[in-house]
Amino acid sequence: MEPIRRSALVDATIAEIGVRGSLDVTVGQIARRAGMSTALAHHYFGGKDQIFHAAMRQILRDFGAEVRQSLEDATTPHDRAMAVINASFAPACFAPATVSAWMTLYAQARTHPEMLRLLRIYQHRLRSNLVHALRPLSKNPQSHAEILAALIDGLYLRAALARSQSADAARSAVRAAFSTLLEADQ
Amino acid sequence: MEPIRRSALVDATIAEIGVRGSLDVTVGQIARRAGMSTALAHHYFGGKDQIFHAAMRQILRDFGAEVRQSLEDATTPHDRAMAVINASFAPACFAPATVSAWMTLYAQARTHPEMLRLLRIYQHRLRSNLVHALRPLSKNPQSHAEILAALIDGLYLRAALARSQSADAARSAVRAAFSTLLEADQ
DNA sequence: TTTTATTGATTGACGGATCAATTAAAAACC
DNA sequence: GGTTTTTAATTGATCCGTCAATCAATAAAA
Repeated sequence: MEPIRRSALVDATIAEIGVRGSLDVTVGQIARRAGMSTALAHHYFGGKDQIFHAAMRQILRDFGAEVRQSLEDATTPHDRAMAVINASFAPACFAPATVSAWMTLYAQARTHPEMLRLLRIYQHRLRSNLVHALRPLSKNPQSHAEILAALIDGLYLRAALARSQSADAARSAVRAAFSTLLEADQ
Repeated sequence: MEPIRRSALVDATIAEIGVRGSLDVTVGQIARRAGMSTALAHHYFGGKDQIFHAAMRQILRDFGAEVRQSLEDATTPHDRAMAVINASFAPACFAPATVSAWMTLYAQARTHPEMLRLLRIYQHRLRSNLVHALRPLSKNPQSHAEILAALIDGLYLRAALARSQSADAARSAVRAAFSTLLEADQ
């Protein structure tokens, strides 16, 4: 029972975050959506913080899976870089719950060490994926990866929140910057 | 009395956000720091939301002033671009209160229309400053400004939160990208 | 005397957490 | 196989703390 309930609670948490648009979600709402009582939610998770933490980890895990899948059929270094970029702007990344979770991750990183840890894991993974792809292409893959990673995050912010750019526009902007950086490198 | 108290409350709000690291700040804490009762805070602002809104506007106003001042002694287009970049990574932008406020602005933009409005104003201003500086330098200032703006936001995120980069490193990364973009343009 | 400034005390709502009690399943025993 | 005992699953009700907001009352100024 325990794994079933935990997984249901995590799903319900993500869904509820998406609907409400923030972490202003009560344990009651989560439990109701998962079809159980608040007491049971506490029973299996111990507390609200732990539920949220599990939900965040789930979201990062999903994103990791997206990247891995996207990398699977990439053969050339160039393809690998593109795969990472594409995964970062995949539709799943723009689901309301994902965007809200992402933003609150940033907001909570300042106060919640575990959240900061999760954020660091994401950033490290993104950079190392990019470095790996860029190594055969660039003279200083480290700094180019750093720039591309920041560009991805910055464009995602704009695309996800302000709608001044769509996901597609953001994607092609990163691609363009990517080409420019590499050409200037030669 | 009213303007004095309002300003004191706004200052106290920003300070308290900095100390707590988030918007999880009570009216009581703010009022105490400002040296008055909660009742008075409500009396002059009406409600908590309005206090926060005023604090956010103050932070954006301060940032605007920073940019303007930095632009003042910039004569060439190149200097203007640098001024905008430098202002975005000025020490004031890394004050704990500023970082926290900025992150919560992103987080709240999804649910609070006024916050989204403030964010749009910031983004629009940053882009238009950059476009203005880039027009004489670049063949397509619009898209270059878009990229630089996103790069600034992305590097700021990393420098402010993850400490994987310092402000100086972020600044020089933007500068380097700026040069690269322009060179490739020719 | 009217208006402004100010507060202590209170209200009312909300929400996280806990607990005792209930049901159901499983295990152990004879 | 049936009976008892133990363990797990589940919840309604409740407690406790917090906090935004209100209000009536007081002091001060105009």
